[in-house]
Amino acid sequence: MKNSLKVWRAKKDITQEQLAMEMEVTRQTINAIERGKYDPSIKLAFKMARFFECSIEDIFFYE
Amino acid sequence: MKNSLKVWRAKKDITQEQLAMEMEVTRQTINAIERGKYDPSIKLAFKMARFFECSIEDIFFYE
DNA sequence: ACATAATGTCATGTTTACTTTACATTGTGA
DNA sequence: TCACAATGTAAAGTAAACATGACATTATGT
Repeated sequence: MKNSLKVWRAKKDITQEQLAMEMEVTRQTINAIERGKYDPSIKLAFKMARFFECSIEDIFFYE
Repeated sequence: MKNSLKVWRAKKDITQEQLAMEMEVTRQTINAIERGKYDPSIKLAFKMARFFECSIEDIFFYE
């Protein structure tokens, strides 16, 4: 599973830490997901999509 | 998090067990998700959306 | 060059998605 | 009614998402 989190974050010009606060997770979680270390939970994915005003499929790519 | 899995399953007229086999998870996992016992992983959500030819947001509802 | 912000990374622990096994209940067709 | 398919449920274990704390590396501005 890949993602374009870094791009969406760049669009809003916010840091990993700022996004982490908005999502109510830690900076390490954002960093790990962004670097593909593991996938987000569906709840976090929904939260991100809502924050970036897009769909989950716009951020995360399955296969 | 709510979902309309039961409806999508009804549309395709398949059992929990058949869906489980398609998704490569157990029947209990499908049952638990359908009954709201816990949320699917984002991978499983993607797999379901692909199977039902819709978006994740068409099946799962956040808040 | 230096300070500091941002990001990368690692170890340890908790929570939750998911498995396995097993049994109970409900629906359905003959 | 009776067999059996489908669904509900529960205990115990595994795997992966996420937390916490700590430290290292890489930007970036002055």
